[in-house]
Amino acid sequence: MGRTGVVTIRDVARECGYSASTVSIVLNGAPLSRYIPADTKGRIETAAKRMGYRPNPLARSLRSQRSNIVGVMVIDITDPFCTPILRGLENALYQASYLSLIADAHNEPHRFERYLEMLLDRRVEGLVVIANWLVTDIKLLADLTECQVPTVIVGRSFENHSVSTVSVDNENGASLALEHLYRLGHRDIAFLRGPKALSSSGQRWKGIRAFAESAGLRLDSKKILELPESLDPNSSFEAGLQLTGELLRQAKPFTALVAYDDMTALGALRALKKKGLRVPEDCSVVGFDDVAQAGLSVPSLTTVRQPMEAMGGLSAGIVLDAIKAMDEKQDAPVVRRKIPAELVVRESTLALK
Amino acid sequence: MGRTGVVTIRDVARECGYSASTVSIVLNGAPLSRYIPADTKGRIETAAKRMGYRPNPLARSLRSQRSNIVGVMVIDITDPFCTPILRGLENALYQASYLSLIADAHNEPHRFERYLEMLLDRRVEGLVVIANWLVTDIKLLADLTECQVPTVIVGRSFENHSVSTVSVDNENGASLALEHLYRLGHRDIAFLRGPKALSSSGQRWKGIRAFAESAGLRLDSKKILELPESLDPNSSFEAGLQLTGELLRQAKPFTALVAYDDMTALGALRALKKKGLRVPEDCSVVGFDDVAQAGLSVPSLTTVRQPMEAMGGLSAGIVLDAIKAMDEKQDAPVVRRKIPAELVVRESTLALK
DNA sequence: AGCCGCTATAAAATCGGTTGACGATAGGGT
DNA sequence: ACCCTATCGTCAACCGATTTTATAGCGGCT
Repeated sequence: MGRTGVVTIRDVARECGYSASTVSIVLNGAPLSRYIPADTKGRIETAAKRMGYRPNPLARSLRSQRSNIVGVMVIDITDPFCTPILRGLENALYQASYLSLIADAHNEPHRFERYLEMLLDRRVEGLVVIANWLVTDIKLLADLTECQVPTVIVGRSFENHSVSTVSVDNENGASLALEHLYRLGHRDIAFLRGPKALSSSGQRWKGIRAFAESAGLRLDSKKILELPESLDPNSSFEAGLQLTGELLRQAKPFTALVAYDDMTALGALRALKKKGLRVPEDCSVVGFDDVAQAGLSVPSLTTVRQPMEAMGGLSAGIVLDAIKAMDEKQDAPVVRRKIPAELVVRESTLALK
Repeated sequence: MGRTGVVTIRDVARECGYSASTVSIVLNGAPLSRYIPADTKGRIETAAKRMGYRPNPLARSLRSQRSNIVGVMVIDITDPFCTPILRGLENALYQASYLSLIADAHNEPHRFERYLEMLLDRRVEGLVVIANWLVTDIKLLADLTECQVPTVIVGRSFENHSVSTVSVDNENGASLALEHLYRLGHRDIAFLRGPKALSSSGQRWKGIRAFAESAGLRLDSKKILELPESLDPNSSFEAGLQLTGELLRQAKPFTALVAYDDMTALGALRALKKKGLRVPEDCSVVGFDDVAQAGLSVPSLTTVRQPMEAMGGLSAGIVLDAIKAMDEKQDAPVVRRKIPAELVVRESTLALK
């Protein structure tokens, strides 16, 4: 398997006494191989195998204008929300024998742009953007639609753009969270909303209001705080910690808290503990996302699960379909998949006594 | 920036009335460009810029036999230990304008091998393996040394192989953990050792014994349990949970617990809580690694920090050096860097009353 | 005999860029 | 007048494949 004396198609050709063209035609099962007799094929194939011939993907791509690569732009790979998506995505692409070229934008628009260029330079056949966060989106997306590469954005929905998206049903998910608490008997509920700039914040809040209305639950605006905008996904832990502290100082009592996401909820857990309150006995907490941490905390977090790995797989399917469509000259439709969220009940919520 | 009518070097040449060779020579500042007058250079450069010319990396790589890519094999990207390393690595490579081609082996040797092939096919100039876990290493490594690509393994040290490695000083780190507890007055200390198959387990244990001996601390073998072997990095949470439960049932009292890693420690935290024990008041806990979770748990975890991002950066430096060395025909030395670990004191440890 | 079609294979063009060898011109030294 | 060198560029080969077109032998048909 050594890469020392790399064997080319010409080496194989010389070895078995045919021309490079014939070897190529045979090994690829090209249309012309119809006319090549079986024993010739056999000779070529065994020679290729014996010599350990592996076609050079660079040369192949150059000629055929097909890289067999899908670009994956991860907005921030240290975000625990991203890795499971990446896993599902990469797995599906691997099955389809596509290589994924992963670029990590570090939450920086400039890096996003430079990596985007690099990916396009490398002639990726498709592009998946794992967008957790990143407020400054619109300008970047313009670039995306302009280039002729099939694109899917996963993890976030965009209303106004003609890009395929895969995202969770935030509205329904948030409803589920609130419904869960309501059924447990909670009526005094505090909320930590997401930052306004994120579209998911609005969607989740809509779900909250929808359920509250349908159940006749009054939302007390004094118990609703909003996370500050920030680029750092890990900042929401800090924010959850701070804002929960603030809620507690206000001395407006509440028996349950709905956090924007799991990180916020984990911050809340710490703030409650610091005040000497027990979770779930004194206060129930629910998060959103079901990142890996959620199951490991003490108490483990009741949360609304985004099926991240599945979402990654779905995105892969959509790009691959789009690539196939482009191959056949027809243009791929814009797909917008909204995945149902699922309530995961763990230890952090309890029925009100 | 559309990829529609991609402009080639010949387009640029035609546009400004020179040959493709000249354009190439000028744009790359090749040795021959010495003789090209400034105004010619100017014309060519402005034409290239105006037309938005971007050289095709595939063609360039094919000709120059240099891909400007470093392969990064991640044993398991969902392991929280891996992502910060990846971050540091990718960042350093990016600065050196190398693209990192990330492959996720999913902890499966077969996948490791297939991806390795793919990376080598793509003519990566160097290879970094982020090895957290993966017991079945030796066979795979054989492949690595055989191919002529400069390789670094980060996250784990190998005694017997001639590959460059970057790893933390496990022995000293574990000593630090035990010393910390000792100074806090703890004498009855339980241990959850790592699985034997991992070399880091042995190293950490050696550090434990070394400190115990130097301090005259007796280790009670009844309070020492060992994690089962497993491929899944997240399994150590479960194991920590189970084994701590076992320790508690034995009713051999202990006031502190040293866990193999943070995940194990988090499992221990849960088990202790379930038994109604408070951390750190009733029992101190220290972990190892300082993964992102460690700071977010309640109580936050005192742990021994591996400077993962820095380790990633270091690995990048080593491969890049090796690549440069190969360029200049001299062969790169094998580097074995052992990075000092650092104790991070948080909430989970407390002085014995 | 001449032509067609089928089989089996090779030659040549192409993808887009890099690079060593060479051509042409002009100026300087002897 | 002759050679040498410094400038300024171009030509053509090459990287390693794929693909279109060409070539040649042969059997059958008219």
